[in-house]
Amino acid sequence: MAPREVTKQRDAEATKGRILAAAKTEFARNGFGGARVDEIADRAKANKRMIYHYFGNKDDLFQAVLEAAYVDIRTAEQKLELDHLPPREALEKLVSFTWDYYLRNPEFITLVNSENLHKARHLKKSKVIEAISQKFVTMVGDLLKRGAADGVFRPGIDAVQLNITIAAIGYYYLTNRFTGKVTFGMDYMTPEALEARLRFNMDTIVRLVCLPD
Amino acid sequence: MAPREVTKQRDAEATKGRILAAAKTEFARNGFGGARVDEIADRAKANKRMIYHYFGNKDDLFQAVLEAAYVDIRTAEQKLELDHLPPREALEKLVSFTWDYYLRNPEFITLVNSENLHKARHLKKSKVIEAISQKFVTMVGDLLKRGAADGVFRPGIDAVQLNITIAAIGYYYLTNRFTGKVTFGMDYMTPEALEARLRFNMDTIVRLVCLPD
Amino acid sequence: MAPREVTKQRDAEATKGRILAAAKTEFARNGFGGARVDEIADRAKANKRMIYHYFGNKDDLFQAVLEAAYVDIRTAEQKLELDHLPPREALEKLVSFTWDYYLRNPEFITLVNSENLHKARHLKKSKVIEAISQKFVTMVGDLLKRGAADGVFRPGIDAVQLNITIAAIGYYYLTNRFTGKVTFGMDYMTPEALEARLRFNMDTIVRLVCLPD
Amino acid sequence: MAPREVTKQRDAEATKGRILAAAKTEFARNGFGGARVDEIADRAKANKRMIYHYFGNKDDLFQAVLEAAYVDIRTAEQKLELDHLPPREALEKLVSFTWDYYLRNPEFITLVNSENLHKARHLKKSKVIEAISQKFVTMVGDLLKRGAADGVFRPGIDAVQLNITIAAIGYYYLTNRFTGKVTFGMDYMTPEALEARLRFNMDTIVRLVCLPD
DNA sequence: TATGAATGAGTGTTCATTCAT
DNA sequence: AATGAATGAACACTCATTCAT
Repeated sequence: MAPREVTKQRDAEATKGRILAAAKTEFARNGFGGARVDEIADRAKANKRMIYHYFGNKDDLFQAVLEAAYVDIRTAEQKLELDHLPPREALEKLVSFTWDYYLRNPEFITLVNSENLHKARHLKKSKVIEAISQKFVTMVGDLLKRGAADGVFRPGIDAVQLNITIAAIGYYYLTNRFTGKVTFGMDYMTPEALEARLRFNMDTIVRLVCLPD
Repeated sequence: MAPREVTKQRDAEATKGRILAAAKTEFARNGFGGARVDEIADRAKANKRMIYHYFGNKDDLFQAVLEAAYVDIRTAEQKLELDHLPPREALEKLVSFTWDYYLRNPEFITLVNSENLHKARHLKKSKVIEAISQKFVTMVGDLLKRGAADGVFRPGIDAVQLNITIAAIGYYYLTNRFTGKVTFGMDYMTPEALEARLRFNMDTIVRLVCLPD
Repeated sequence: MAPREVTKQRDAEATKGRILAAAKTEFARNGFGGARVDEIADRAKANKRMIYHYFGNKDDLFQAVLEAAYVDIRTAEQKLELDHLPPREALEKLVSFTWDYYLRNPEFITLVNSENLHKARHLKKSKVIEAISQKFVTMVGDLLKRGAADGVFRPGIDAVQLNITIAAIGYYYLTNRFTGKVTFGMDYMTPEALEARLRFNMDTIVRLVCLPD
Repeated sequence: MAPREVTKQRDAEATKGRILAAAKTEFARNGFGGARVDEIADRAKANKRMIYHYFGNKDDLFQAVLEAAYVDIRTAEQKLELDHLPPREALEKLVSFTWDYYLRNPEFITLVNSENLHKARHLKKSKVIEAISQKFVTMVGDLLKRGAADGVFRPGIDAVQLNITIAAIGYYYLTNRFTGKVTFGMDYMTPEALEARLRFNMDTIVRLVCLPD
């Protein structure tokens, strides 16, 4: 009996996981409204009924996907251990990390875009997001204080504004690359273009934050 | 007789205009996929049939809305006459303008987001967008050259990268304000917050572009 | 004044004629239900409103087209002057004529098919069709009598049945040529195929009607 | 347990079957274009969504109906076992059968008419139709050879042409009975009329094919 | 736990017809 | 006589969700 139940449980978890992964892909690809529950079920190789069984409805499923995405990025950020590095290196590491994370998790930005189109109505209901995000702000705030105290950062820089800017210059480049290609005629995704953008962004942030030597 | 013809003409043009305006609102509010043709017709006080008569279908209507939006911003940019100002003032004017434009035309960023979700498939079909966008890049490129020649700008700054960054730091702040409010607990849209953001962005760009005096 | 009215009148007749011709093409191509009033107006280079002005509505327009088609074939049949020919030659002329008429007026069979799908509801309302059709039956009936009296036709052949058969063997071949091509893999419309069919049909009718010499 | 599964299975099959039957009726009555998917669903006592679930779309549903119709007639023809009968009897059986089939399956001819209006675009996509039709041609061809060898049929008669004619003289009579009633003022469907037509057709074919004794 | 059949409200789109000039 | 704008009903098709097993 016991092993059977374990198996069942494991299967259940696996099904749930497959659904979540499939939903992430589908929501990222088509937005919340454009995503199809059928497609998610197909991709997850699960019965559609299972989605409703495990997640309630499409909105709740989206919320689960979004929460997982936020937890993932916030967790990764916490692992940076910026306080072990000299301020400027820590800042550069943060910029690189943010850029790389967006590049390696392209679903993240589309999910966030879709959620903003819906005025964050799913995220609002989440209990965990705010707390883990605050930790991140604190982390960057601590870094800024330390850098200022060390005389390498300009004093008085707002952590939230800086966070927004670091995110913005990477996020916008990636999310708007399709219209950008039409308007500016440039391929945003070649290795050279990506490297050039990271350099430009690094420069932007360093000049904003660091004092000249 | 003449006024009659004028009225007639005006009615057709007026209807077309009302449809376009209603479509802009609806598409901006719900994205391309989430927008409802019925809703557009209602809002435009027009018969749904008229939409298809004047614009073909939903895709073509979206394309028309998007084109008009791009033409509008690019036209406004051309009116800035940056070449009549000293380089630094011109740069600051460009940053302010971009920020103000997004604030006063909140539909623009949602339309562009939606279009990027669809990989710019509507914009690609447009004939005019690329040309007018190139003029804008040239304008900024000329400014950068002039500023460098005058010894007030750092030389070698890429016009496209700068454009992207100027847009990014305003655009991202506004489009992601809903998830931002949840994660950072901050109201992005109070007058004080808006003013603070503009100041931060101005600082970011000036430090990036200008040489220290 | 007078010439102007004449011009107007002529234009009116011309417009009516163009509408009728366009309607014939459109109805023949797509059937009554599949035909589009817009398409008819476009093809006739007339305003849609004119169709309603001259013909009332789509049903009445179809009726007008159908009547004209029947009048045309019946008129052509009357011109055959079968009574001027020896019976067998007259019979062969009738078979040839029917075949040629269908070939040269492919709209006719599609219009008739469509009308039969609608259980002849338009034709029923027509006042003239029955009368002119009766004349045709009489013509064939007279021929059969004459041929029998001359000892070259079998006596007792029913004129209506013969008419139906003469029509059937040509009409069916042409109207069902598309499914026929799929089922029998044969191209029905090459010159050779058409000639072979006419020969086969002629043989069929002659063997049915004529006595062996 | 077993019966439950059977029931389940039967329900799906039954629904599919009801949809197919309802579609056949509706398409035959109104043609492809005039048929209403809603009406089919109502008549099948099925949800409209089921039609799309099982058959894809209206075109594919029509194709399914058409294929089934062709398979039905071709199957019935194969069961005639003409090779077990003397040639003339076999020929007469074929003529009778064709006539009876059209009479008992009036939908068949309307479906075929509609398909020809659309230039056989559905039938073209079918994989099975051509093969089973070829078998039928072969069957008639064999009969003609046998009859000629036995000295009761005229030699050199083309099987396809004969098939077309046998079909034509029955099919045309039935499909054009509505316009025929208006033009010839005759009721095509009384038992006497039907019997007379069969006799006339039999006579036509026998005189065409058989040698005089 | 899992499944496939079923549903009703809604999608974008099309149509014959009428209105206003 | 002629036009082009306007309409409402209907159309094929889709969707998230629930039912029955």
